[in-house]
Amino acid sequence: MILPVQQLVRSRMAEAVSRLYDIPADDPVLASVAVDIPPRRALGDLAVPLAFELARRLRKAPRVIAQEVAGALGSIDGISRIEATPNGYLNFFLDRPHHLAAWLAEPDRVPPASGDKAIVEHTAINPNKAAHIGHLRNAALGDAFGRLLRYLGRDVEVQNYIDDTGVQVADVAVGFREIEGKDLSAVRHIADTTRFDYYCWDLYARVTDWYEQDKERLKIRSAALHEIEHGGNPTAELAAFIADRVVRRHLETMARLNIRYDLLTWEGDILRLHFWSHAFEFLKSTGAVFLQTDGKLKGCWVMRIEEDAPAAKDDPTPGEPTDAAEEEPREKVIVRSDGTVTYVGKDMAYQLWKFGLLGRDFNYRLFTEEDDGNPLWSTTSGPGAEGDAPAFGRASWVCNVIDTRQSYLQKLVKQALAALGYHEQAGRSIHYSYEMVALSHSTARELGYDTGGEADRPFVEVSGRKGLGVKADDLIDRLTEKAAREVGKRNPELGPDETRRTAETIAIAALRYFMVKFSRGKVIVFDIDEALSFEGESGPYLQYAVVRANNIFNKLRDRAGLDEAGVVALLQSTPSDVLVSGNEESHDLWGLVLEAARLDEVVDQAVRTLELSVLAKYAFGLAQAFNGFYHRYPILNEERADVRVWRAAAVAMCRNQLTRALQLMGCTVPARM
RNA sequence: GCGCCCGUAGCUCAGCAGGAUAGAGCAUCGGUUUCCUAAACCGGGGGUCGCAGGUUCGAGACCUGCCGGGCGCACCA
Repeated sequence: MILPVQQLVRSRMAEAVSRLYDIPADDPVLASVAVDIPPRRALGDLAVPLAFELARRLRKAPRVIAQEVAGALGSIDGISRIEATPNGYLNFFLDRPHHLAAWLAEPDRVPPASGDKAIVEHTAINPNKAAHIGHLRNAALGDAFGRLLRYLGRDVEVQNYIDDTGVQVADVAVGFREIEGKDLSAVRHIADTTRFDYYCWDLYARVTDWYEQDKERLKIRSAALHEIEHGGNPTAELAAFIADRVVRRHLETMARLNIRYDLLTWEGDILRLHFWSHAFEFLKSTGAVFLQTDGKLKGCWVMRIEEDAPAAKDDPTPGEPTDAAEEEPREKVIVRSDGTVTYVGKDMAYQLWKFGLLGRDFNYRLFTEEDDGNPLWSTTSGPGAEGDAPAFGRASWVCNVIDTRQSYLQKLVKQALAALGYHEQAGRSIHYSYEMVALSHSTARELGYDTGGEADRPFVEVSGRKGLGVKADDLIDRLTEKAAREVGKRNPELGPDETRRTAETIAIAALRYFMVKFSRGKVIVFDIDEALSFEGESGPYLQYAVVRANNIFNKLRDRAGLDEAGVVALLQSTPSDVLVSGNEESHDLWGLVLEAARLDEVVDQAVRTLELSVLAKYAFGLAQAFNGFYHRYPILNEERADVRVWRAAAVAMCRNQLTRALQLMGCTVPARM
């Protein structure tokens, strides 16, 4: 939509300025020409403040430069007028009827480009307990990010990493075995007859407590971890069972939120297929990882942590020893003294595989056939489905959605790539980091947690280990119940199934919008009442705007036999005075269309900055603009036929773009609400 | 101690790659339904953009320092 227009203006500006003032085209000032949007439509549709930047260099007033450039630009396709403002902006006015018609005719999506694949890894919940709101933020961001990349025409592979051989799964296995005295068949019975992830949630908290009571018991954990890593024993089988069943529950939870994956990557397969030992050899041979023979890490294979070069290095104070020289170099354990591998080690091997640098591949099996008909594949170390599986891995760009508390580990993974000489891939390893979700005191109390001990803290941190948190399914259930009550109130004629389906759609939008509307660097202090709100800046607000817009078209079809294509066909022959006259009404109408056209620009920005909240805010602003328009300008009841057609076209723009924006956030629009 | 993040209205947050008059939601006060769904709309009140310097034609945004808060610096992930 608007992006190509901006790019055209950008390049024509650069060209004109280059010619006019003899500035080379690759000069920084021309390489990235800023294109803004003027505050009011009467001022124009695109604004370029380039004259300000050139003023000093050319020793000319911005106003003069703007005028000269305007004269040199000539005519530009789709631009009806170019105006230099008295203060020095260069404002561009778009050909309104032309663009509105063209945008409505544009296909839904950019055709998928061939070539470079991006891998997005997200969710990655330890498969030993139910998913909670913290995981929801990860999955909501990761899933939406993948959708945005696809919208921009990128080839995307979404992976969910399953840490089935880590401490957390081991803990629950120990809990079943030691605290509950249960073997695999007994646990299987529990899994078949309970909400298993909830059961494990409680058990995990009990195990944590059980370790606290007697630290000696940590030796049991260590032994279990060993058994799991080696395999072929009852504890490993139990752990594998727990992980498999809990993962299936996570997938169900995520499916409720329209979140799906292409591939599940199991950490156990990384071990069994010797990915780790392979990567380990690489890392040892370069010296990046070495055996520590001294100090408290004696017997561990460690990696030295590169500190960021201190800025003061250029200007060392003479005669004073730097602190760095006195400090012990920091080291991170990759292989523990008991011989087991830490998570980072396995993640390094995984990262190498993602880029196709490991020289080995997984086997693949079909994990489930999902509701939408798309297969979900899984890695396996057993026999794979030869030839049937798509080509996984070998990406040119890797994005790991992991919360900011793991920045340090992600840095190490990147550092490992660089240490092996893969600097380019290290540069294309993106850590999509975001802040944690915590609980407000009132919500924590409502859940029955005593927060007295941390009354002075601004929030209560979620802890799976302590069983402290809001479970994802509980939250979705509550949202759905509330939405169902509201739907029932407003649409009593709807049957129970339809009411339920509508309520679920609304609940999902409420939740997913809530998870992306905050910028990623901000801690979300989760408050249940705030999350349950369907008014104001919320997902349902967006849906409601689209429902209204769709309704206009439903009625237009019923009353006048006119659908969107019919409206578009009429545009050519309809006088466009209402759109171009320059009065307030024309600016309101066009302003709405122009705002709706900005989706691609916003998506581009969101991807560039890894900041999805800009999409959420944009969609909300567009819905607000639509609602304002809706109240002010009637469509169905408008008597002037030409005005009715152009207004309907604007409504079509809005609902199409808002529907797409919601889709990008994983939300759909109900028929009514 | 070191590193990263945050500080804008009573509360929760936007403010894009410096640009035109600092915005939104909630809360609060007042108004709008014989009219396309009031989950909506319109209006009022509410701001030393943490503090101090600096860069710039122009700073909420960039730089430096300070203050306040959070997170990380595990043989957990």
